Amino acid sequence: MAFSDTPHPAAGQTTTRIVDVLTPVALDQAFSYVVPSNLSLVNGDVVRVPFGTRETVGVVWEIRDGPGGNSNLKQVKELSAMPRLAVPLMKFIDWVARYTLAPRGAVLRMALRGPDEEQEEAAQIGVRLTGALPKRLTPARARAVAAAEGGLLFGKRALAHDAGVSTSVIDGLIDEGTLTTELMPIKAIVEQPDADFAVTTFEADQTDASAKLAETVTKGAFSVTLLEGVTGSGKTEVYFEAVAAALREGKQALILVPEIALTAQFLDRFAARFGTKPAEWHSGISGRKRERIFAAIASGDAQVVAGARSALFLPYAKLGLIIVDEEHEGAYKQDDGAHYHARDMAVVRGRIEGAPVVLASATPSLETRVNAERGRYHHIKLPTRFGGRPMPTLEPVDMRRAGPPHNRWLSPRLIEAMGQTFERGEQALLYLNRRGYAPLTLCRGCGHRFQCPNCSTWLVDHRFRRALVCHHCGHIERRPEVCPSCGMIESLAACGPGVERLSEEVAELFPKRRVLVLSSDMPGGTERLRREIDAVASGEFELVIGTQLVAKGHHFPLLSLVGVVDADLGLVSGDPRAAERTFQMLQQVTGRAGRGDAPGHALIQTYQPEHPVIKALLSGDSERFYAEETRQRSAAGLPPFGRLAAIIVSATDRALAENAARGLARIAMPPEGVSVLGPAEAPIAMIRGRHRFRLLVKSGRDFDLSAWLRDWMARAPKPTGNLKISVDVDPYNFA
DNA sequence: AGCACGCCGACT
DNA sequence: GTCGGCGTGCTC
Repeated sequence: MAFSDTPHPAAGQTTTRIVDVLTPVALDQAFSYVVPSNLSLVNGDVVRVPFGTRETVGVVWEIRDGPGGNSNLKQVKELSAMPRLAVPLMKFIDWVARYTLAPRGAVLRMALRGPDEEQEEAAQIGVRLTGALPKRLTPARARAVAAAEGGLLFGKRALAHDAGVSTSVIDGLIDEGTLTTELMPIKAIVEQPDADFAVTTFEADQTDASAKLAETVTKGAFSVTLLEGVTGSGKTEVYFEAVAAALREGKQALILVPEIALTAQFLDRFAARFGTKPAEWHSGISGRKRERIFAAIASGDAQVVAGARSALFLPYAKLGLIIVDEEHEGAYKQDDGAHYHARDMAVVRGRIEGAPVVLASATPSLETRVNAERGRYHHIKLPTRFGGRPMPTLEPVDMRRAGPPHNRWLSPRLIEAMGQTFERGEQALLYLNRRGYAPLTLCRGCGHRFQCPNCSTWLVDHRFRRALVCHHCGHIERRPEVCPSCGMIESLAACGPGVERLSEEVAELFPKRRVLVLSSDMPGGTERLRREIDAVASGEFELVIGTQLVAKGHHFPLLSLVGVVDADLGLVSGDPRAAERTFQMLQQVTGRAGRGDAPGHALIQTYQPEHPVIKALLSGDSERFYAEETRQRSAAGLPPFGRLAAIIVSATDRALAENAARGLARIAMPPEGVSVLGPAEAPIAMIRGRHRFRLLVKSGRDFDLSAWLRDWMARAPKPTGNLKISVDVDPYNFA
């Protein structure tokens, strides 16, 4: 009996195959099922299994032998039509789940969420003439027969439409034997990009860089390369050469972009190089299209995928390259539900798949820079603009001395420059990272300030919507006539500018000019936004007033002047990345100017021209800025010189969440070198009806924070009621 | 994450 | 008297 500690069935006794199946639900646990004798399964197979009262898909995570005979396990129902998950993808799912402390099922869900539901392939039926004529040839039938001439296969609906008859006429002809039915061949959802379609002519820098990138792809091993290229340096075209190399190797390439950057412009640039657009993947792709692209990615037919962060979890058949465009973008951080940073997970997937990763940016994040300096990443620089175009000239406007009059926001110097730009027939851009009309409303009588009842923020005046809005939780209320605190009439004053208020000022100054306000809260959603961005590029507007989103990789060839309305905005906040972000944002937005034929100019309105961020921007010395920022982060033990995590405590009841957060902070008992900061340190917010408080956890760089948190979460008291506790490893957004 | 069970409020 | 709100607990 003591010979073996593994249960081994006695001779003659039957054994059964048992599989551990991971289901795409928010559970970490896999469930065991008996495999029916007519099924032969391997790891990664997608199966249908009974699950509670319902049935669900799941993935075979492990196979083992179990004792035969009756067991209390349920049986696998059948093999699903979905493609099998490759081992590297399964490893990736396990890794991400472990690192982010998400249940494995929740991560699996992201990898299976291609098909909306596992609906049967709704095969399209085609019809073809048999030669036999119907007994009664009515006029409608005659038209249909004429339209079907040529012996080709026609879609039922298409034929009915061509002949000007209804589909019932076609059905009648099928019954008569005049038409036979066949399955329509499924039209390809993606076309094959051609690596040699239109080879770009490069200058020396670009040629070297693209050759180096292509080489990493040809080697076919994991590596990470930071591709740093100033705006207009041809960065995109350079990494396209890595994509071309992947195509030549017969491998797939994934280009991750921040969602908003997936514009017609980007796709057109790709098509100009490769002859066709890449497969597109983001939340807006739905239904049957989503399903088919998913299948094409799994089969390898889709050779290049351009997608938002969710594209990272797709089942690529032969992934040979991952590009993360605009790698510094905060939008790569997913915050709802699963908490992960797509850039970092891209590096992990590359490592597991044995594929090279390219991180591209004009303003790389400090994390990535440090990795490059430490030699963990290769570093390729494109220091000059393509075609010898000069960088825009930067000019500060000291608002203390040369600012506008009270309740005006544009300095005389900026107004003058705008006028000159319009005279020359060029475009100007005003950048102000503030949605709405005014960020704060107060009572001149008693000083009352309108604050969100749920969050630690002021309510923003939105004149277009005639309301006061919380930008955090969406709380909205009417702007009252009288002060709710002291009852004074007409005493409420809007403080500070938002893009709406700027457009009012501009309308007075330049009543004839065509102005577009671009902000993420404008009605019409992403689709309209993309159209408007394309309209700007084609010159339909003379002035664009915009928030952050105008700073992101769009190419506006007629834009020659950028006015930064308030460069100091964003320098004060509790965000440890505030300085870095402001610097990057200002570099990106001023870099928009002068990428066409006109030379670019940027005016920087600031009240603190001596601030290190502003000085570094004006001098163009980003190396010095980053060196100083790196030193400060290092001294403070902040990422990447230390690790951060957030424990998020949420409940629909505010007091419940707050008390729980305090309680957890008290019992935290962190080991040496780890500190837990209480809920008072972080701003509170309400998200989707739940009040959330955060505990910040700090540790040294080499500490396994995920492991400690897992252990800690396991020991922490189980949340009761509607209280929820989740963890955000490597939090990014501190607003 | 679903889905059922279960225990309290306002309607045909 | 039922319909239905969402709290709680379970899924091999």
